[in-house]
Amino acid sequence: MKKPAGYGEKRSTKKRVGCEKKFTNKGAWSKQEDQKLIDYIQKHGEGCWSSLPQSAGLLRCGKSCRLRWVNYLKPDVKRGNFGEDEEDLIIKLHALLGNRWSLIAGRLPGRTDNEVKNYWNSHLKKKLMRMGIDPNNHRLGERASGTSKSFESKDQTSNPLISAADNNAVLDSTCGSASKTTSSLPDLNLNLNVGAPSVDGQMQLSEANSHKELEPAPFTTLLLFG
DNA sequence: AAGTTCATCAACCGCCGGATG
DNA sequence: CCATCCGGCGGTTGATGAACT
Repeated sequence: MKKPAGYGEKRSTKKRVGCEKKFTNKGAWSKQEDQKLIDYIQKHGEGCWSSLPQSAGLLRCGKSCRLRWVNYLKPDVKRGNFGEDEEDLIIKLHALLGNRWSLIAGRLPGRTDNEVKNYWNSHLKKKLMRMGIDPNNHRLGERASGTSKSFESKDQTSNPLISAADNNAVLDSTCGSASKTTSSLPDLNLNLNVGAPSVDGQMQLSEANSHKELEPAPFTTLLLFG
């Protein structure tokens, strides 16, 4: 269901901590605020988010400005429904990367991590569940636990590949990322030619594996969607 | 028509890691 | 080293409209 323009404008403030108090404006962005942010970034470029609000005359914290720009105002942000190819790609990448939304979004030109994450939570998780696949570990025939709100893969041990591979390596926070990765990651042979519309059109193993605490790839979805 | 539940998604928060002094 | 700042990330919240009763 599509929200009308100006959706959420009356969004009120909830508990607010985090941003400094001098940045009093929170909640939905007004058109004027958007315009200020766009104007400023067009003039000065992205960056220096912490000082941007003051310079741009916005009563927002830098984080909020960055988020608004990246997720909504940036000219190359693609809005609208996800195509089937995009869906497949997200599912495949999620199987490989877990909830690494920024990495996944990086393979989907014009899509933001927030958008991908929302789409996953509202559509793709359910789609996989309907297909009998546990969206947490992409395994067939495993009942996904909990409701749509609560089965994010916080519990890494629920991942069969992690738990099977080396629980100690995962649980021992003193382990370096490299050893952690190699100990919990099977040799996936990830010359992942998944048709990502990225520059080189391929998912590079080095990139995926270089990410710390990479959650390994379950295979069911790869098989189903491959 | 009115009330309730569900689905969506913008925006928030806390945390983390890298850079810098 | 240690402290601080900043940018970025992932998880979560809650306002809203749609669908349902």
